[in-house]
Amino acid sequence: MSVTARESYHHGDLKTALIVASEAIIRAEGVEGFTLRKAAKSAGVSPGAPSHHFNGTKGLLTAVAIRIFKQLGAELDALPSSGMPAQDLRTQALGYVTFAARNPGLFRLICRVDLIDFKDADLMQASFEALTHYAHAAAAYFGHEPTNLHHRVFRPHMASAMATAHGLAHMVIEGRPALLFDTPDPIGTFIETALPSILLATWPDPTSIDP
Amino acid sequence: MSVTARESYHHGDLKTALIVASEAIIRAEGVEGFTLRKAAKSAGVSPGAPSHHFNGTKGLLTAVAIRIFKQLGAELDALPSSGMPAQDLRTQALGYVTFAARNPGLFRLICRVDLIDFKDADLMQASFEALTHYAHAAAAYFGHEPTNLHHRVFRPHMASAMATAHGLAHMVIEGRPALLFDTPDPIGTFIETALPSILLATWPDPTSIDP
DNA sequence: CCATCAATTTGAACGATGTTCACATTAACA
DNA sequence: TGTTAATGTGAACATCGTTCAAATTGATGG
Repeated sequence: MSVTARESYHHGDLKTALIVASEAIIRAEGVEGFTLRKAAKSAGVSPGAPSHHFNGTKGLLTAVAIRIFKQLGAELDALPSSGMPAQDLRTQALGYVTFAARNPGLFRLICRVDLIDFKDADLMQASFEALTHYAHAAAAYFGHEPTNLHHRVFRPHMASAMATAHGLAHMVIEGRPALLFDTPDPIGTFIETALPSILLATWPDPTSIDP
Repeated sequence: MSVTARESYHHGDLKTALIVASEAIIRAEGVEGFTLRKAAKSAGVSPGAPSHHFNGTKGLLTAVAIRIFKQLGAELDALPSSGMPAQDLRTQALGYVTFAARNPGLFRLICRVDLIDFKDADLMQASFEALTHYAHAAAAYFGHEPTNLHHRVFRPHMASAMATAHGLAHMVIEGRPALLFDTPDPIGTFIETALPSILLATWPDPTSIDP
């Protein structure tokens, strides 16, 4: 059950052990099932130990969130590029929503402003970098230069593009598909059948021009 | 401080008093600042009293959520209709996001599936009815018949339209505008200047047809 | 008018949580 | 090898949601 067994008094690398244990707990039981004491016990350590490595529960969860943003960014980066802007943007959005659907607890964590410290510099950078690929795909679709996407005026089309994926992701983890569909397997069929058609309706392929 | 003073042993209408007190607490301190004991104290009652009227904290918060959905629905219903589908849809979306921006705690509540009972029949109906006007506006924009919007296949365009507003609302209460803009008053300027242009870019007016 | 019953409310429990702190242990280093 | 700073312990503490026997009162029927 515990992440790391221990024979000596000191742990060795309790900091990362706590982060790993916390991610596992949130994966299994959701953010609402996470407690600092569970994480400590899972790392084989007393309840007071984490205080020496993190600034309270918020500090630990912030470190976990950084880890999750990097995972999300890696998944989006790994998605194939077809060279066709519309399809690439749809692929990015599909990846974003799929990540949320497959990791609802972790996605909820990175949206819980009350649980993590969004003023943390590392977290801000990780959250920006996670969306770099998505933002570039959106910029390509709308014919914008992809430079200076962050800390600048948020272009209307790109804000709209970000909102679509973010909104769909929240709708999925809030169970809205189950309310709007009559399927026995709401999330699965939503991701595989409904979502692609939604994305196609949102960002259709450019119509060919007759000569 | 307490919502209702009391001279007799029994309260009279503790059930609604608890709902009103809870809404006030969430307005002032957010969902994360809400505790059942605070609500009981605000209603001038002992910590164990709410159990006789609600099925635990989740039951009380579900009742509050129903109240909030009705407020949201009333605000969307009160928005003017211009007869121009594009503008009406933008107006509805602006109203939706504005409600979230002005009532972040309450909007967070109605999205917290872990805190409220989304299988509750009254809550489901309230959540549906709150979005009726928005759904009709989206249906008009996309040329759909507005019948049977609920419990049926969610049309791709309408799902997209719902996702945009929902995603923008979440982005606002998650503080994303503050990360993406350099304004001292992130939410205010976002709602008043950036958001309209985002919505216009999402659902532009139909282009006039030359004769 | 009164007695009985059911509905409410109390207040003290209980277990669990995050955090703190004096103390124990040990790794790192002079 | 001895000293120091880092790391972990375990017992506190306040607060939380929940439960339950006892207390109080409104309502009902004689």
